[in-house]
Amino acid sequence: MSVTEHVSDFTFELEREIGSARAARFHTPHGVVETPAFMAVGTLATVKSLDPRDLREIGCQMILSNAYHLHLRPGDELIRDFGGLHEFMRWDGPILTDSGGFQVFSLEGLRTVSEDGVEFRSHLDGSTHVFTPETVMQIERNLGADVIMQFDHVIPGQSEESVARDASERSIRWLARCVAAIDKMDAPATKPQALFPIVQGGIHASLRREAARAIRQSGDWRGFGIGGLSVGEAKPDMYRILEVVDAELPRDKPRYLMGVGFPEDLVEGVMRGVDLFDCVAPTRMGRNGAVFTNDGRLNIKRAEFRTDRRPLDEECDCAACSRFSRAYLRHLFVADEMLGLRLLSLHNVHFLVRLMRSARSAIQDGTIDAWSRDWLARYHSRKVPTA
RNA sequence: GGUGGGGUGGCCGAGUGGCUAAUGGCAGCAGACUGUAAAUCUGCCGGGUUAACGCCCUACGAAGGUUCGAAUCCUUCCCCCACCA
Repeated sequence: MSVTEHVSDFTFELEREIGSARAARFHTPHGVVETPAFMAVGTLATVKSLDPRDLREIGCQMILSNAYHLHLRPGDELIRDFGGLHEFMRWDGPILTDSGGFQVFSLEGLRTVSEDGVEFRSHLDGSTHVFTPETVMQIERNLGADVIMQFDHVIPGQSEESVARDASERSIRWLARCVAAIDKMDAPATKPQALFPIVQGGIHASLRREAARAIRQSGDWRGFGIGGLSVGEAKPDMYRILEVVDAELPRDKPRYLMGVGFPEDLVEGVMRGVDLFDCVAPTRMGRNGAVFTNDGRLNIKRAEFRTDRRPLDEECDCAACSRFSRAYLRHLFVADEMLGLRLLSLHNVHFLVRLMRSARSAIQDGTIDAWSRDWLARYHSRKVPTA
């Protein structure tokens, strides 16, 4: 099959645009995603500590998983034999799989990049695994996600232009190989999959422009990834690059800002034309005791919460906030009880999902400019409610 | 009563003449985390003063002694543990 064959399965139905911000409905074989939206990250076919039922209840519409990690364990062929990722992990909503491109960055000490692909030394047992655009497409086919990301070359955010150009141009060459690999497959996917290209180019506007244009002209894409951000560069650089990319990508397709992010980055991203986000922050930070609130972040382990009877966030109706006090949640963390990790993860994911739902409403109402300004002002004022 | 072992900073526990305000670990107090090698990592952690460097004080059961110098050596005492009687 080719990436252009199942257009109707991945239509992006724009509802309203206010400046760069948009509200839309993204159709996938496993349901519709109302955007802007935050996707929870389930690298190992699990959003750490959360049951798919929790995600449903929270209102999470789409989740992520990862080709590199699932290939190593338990193996993408095993997952294929179980009917694919949706069936294996019992999540029947839309799934997006990342290609392993991020691991080129995060596992820098364990891999070697060449034009052909990337040789990883497994972080689990040291064994060697070669990932190429071709093998990655096969892995992502086996996993069976709705949206599959191209294999790309991610570099640190502060990388100089020559390094960024090299990685960006390589990613574009790899994109063509991803398409060719899919076209060569014997049988069509059980359910259609949309391959998203990824715009790279570091913090260099000209590179980003070139990459976006080259990608845009190279196919009829169902959506676009914006990668290589929130990897060490300064926030103003990230926002600036988003504006550059926003101007270059077609407005009638979804844009997915990969790996972002923190609450303020989601709002800033929405204002710059981003539709989809994902980030490990809500779950990882939740496991480490950090809590998102509308008044900034707080750390539940702090001594000041020892006797605090209030919920994490007075305005939140998640399963943690509607039942438990800060004092109790702090106790769970201090006592190293696993329920604490789970409840904070639940709250943080809920917070981001709800934040995007609010942004979406504000776009539909036409009040997004004021909403975002007010929300950011309050969040940055960091008057975190304390005891 | 005898013999042996031991008493170190909130706790556990190294150290056996100067590099020791004293290794580690825990507890405590803060901070970080952005397509997850993460329920992880980092910093502080006797008191006073200082922006900091530093300076001063107190401290290795107690008291005394040896020494230029002691948590470390000697003497006496107190307490704990084991075994013997």
